[in-house]
Amino acid sequence: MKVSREQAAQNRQRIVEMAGQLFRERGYNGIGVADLMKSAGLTHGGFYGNFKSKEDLLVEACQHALLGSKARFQRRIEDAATPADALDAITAAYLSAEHCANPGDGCAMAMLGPDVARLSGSVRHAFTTGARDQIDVLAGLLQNSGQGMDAAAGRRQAIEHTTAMIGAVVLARAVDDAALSDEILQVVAEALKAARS
Amino acid sequence: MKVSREQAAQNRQRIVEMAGQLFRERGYNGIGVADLMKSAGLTHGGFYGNFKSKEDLLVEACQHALLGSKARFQRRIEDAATPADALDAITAAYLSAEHCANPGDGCAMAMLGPDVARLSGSVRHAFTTGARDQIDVLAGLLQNSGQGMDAAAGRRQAIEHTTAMIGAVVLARAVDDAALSDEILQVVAEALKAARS
DNA sequence: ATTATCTATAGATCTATAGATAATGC
DNA sequence: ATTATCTATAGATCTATAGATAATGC
Repeated sequence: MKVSREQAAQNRQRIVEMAGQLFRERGYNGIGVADLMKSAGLTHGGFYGNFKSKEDLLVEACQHALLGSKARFQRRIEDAATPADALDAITAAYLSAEHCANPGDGCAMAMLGPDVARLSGSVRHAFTTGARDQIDVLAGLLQNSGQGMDAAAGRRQAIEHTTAMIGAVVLARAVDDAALSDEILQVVAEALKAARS
Repeated sequence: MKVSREQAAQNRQRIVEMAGQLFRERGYNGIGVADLMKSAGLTHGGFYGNFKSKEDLLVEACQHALLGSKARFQRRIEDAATPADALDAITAAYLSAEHCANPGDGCAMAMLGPDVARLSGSVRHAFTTGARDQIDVLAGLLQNSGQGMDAAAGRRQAIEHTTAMIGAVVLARAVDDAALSDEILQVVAEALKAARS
């Protein structure tokens, strides 16, 4: 039952994408290798020809998920008329009920942060690179959207912006009251808008 | 090998406390019932006389951990000369490297938020009560520390404050670069101080 | 011949339960 | 007699590996 080189590469990629989704949805310890492979349409045993270990897959899944988030940020930047509009669009999407309801396709930092914090160097390194990238993207936007903001201030605001969004989504998702969730998302969205005017 | 009623109650309490620590350190799926009971100095089988299920224990562990955080907040309020001083003390402690390094004794929202978001109603309900409590405490402090802030503004700032702190600690813990972690904690601490002056 | 995937399994761990044991509390 | 805890185990699931299989790519 062998497949072509190209098909095999596609299978590997599908494993990484499925892992990115399932790890975010169920947590690193919430989904096993066998179920993961089944979700990708493959059998359990095939996994170890592609990855050294489950943790190795998490490294690639984090990279892929965080690159996906970055790409989405950049798409919104291209679609916006001004840096300020891009910031609004990015913030609104992040702090939306839709984002909260779809963790498998959402920000890996908000869903896997605590899992990653417990794991080894390589996972945390991939995660750190992704976090740095997103902070840099936001810093550039903030610097070009504010009135005469220097690079250091842009970076500071980017860190504030990133952490506020992560904290808001973490809390809004954990809470069992939709009104409180909405309030959290809305309050933080308005605070971030006010912070740069 | 039976023990007294009092000893049994103490044993139960020790299970809850140990669970609060170990769930925060390793995640809900990162520690099993057998290991947990062993850490409490008891055997595996004894667990189900005390709790209906592992998830039921998480409910109590969350309640206990969040009440502990609230109590620590209130101790700092009593120790401070002014509400503004209390806020500074609470924020500095939350956004400290020491808090990041000791998740087992730290904020349950920052460590268990994503785990709780995936779980059932009763866990999320306990978590929500704890979150609401902490927001209320901070709202009271903010209202009494600012210049003529009304209740609604105090609540808004309390939500901003809470989410910023959670996001900062989640990100600072996940990142593998100590300099970046420190920068995140410091930037958010300064932003929160600036926000109310 | 190489190799991507398969089946099958080892060995560890998971939650939960059943039934035995022995000290407390009536 | 009650009950807190114990030992032992069921049955499911976990990560990882070994060896077979069959289609690709030389």
